[in-house]
Amino acid sequence: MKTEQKILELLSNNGIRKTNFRIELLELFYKNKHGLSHRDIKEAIECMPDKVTIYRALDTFMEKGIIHKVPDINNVSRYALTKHECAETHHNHAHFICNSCHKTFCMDDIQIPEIQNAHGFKINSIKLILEGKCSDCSECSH
Amino acid sequence: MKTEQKILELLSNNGIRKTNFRIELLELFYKNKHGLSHRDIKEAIECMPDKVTIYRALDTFMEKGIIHKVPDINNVSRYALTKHECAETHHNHAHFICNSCHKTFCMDDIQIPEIQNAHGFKINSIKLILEGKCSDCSECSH
DNA sequence: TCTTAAATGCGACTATGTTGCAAAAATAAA
DNA sequence: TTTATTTTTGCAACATAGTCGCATTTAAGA
Ligand SMILES: [Mn+2]
Ligand SMILES: [Mn+2]
Ligand SMILES: [Zn+2]
Ligand SMILES: [Zn+2]
Repeated sequence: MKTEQKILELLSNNGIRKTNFRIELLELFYKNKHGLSHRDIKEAIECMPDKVTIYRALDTFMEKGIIHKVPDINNVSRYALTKHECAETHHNHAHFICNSCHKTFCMDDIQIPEIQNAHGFKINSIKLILEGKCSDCSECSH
Repeated sequence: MKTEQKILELLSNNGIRKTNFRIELLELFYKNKHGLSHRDIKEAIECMPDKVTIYRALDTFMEKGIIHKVPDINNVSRYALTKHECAETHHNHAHFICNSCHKTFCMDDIQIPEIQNAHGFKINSIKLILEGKCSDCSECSH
């Protein structure tokens, strides 16, 4: 299915109105393989929405599970498309942060380890964050 | 050895001057079992330092390895004492975040899993973050 | 076309964090 | 003890991230 079509369905299925901005925002998420910050979005979106509009779209997409938070080095919120189109239960996955370009990637195929309760702490979920160099930054030596 | 004594040695060994504020800040870190944010510190410290003074002390302690960053739910910087007094190499360890009180704890005894390189990503370090309920928050039901 | 609920823009606001510079305090040297 | 050097501190100004209320606009349904 074409991306454009998928985006319109995604908005329909979640009862979100098809405004130019929200369509363009989803296109941006589909185009990028890494997590996007508010600033990334502000700089990339053509129709120049107010910053509040961006924050509110991100909130809405989060609530509907269309996007999810990804970790970031500098304490900034980043988001990426939630890929599990079929899964009802949230598919927990690892994330990779490149120490060179600071991009964050979802690693859907890496196994999250099981940890048993420790010292009175009741563990509900586990986050695994890998750091290193992404493929783009590995190519150039030194 | 008494905490007071340990603090003075810690400052001496790292060439940091023994000001009232920095001593009090280290006392605060010794007293707390969980990570502290700038705001936590501002509210707890008696001698009411300027916010910049706090940020700079944290920077200095970080550089010397006296404290380290711990994760936080709301993208705020949090810090905790680095415990490995003997170890030269940085002892990598897991962290636990309580979803109820939002405190972060260092879990020195939990094994960090080994992950092999995946799809061109070169992995240098691994962070493991556990979420759930801490012992304080588990006690009270519901 | 008309209605209504969602989405947007604007202004004001809070919180976190940084930088430059001058004054104060801690340590080392005399 | 006094002096000199280097840290540490406080202040002001700034930068960026994020939130809230309210009036206006717009998408979608009747
Ligand atoms: Mn992800
Ligand atoms: Mn820790
Ligand atoms: Zn990279
Ligand atoms: Zn708790």
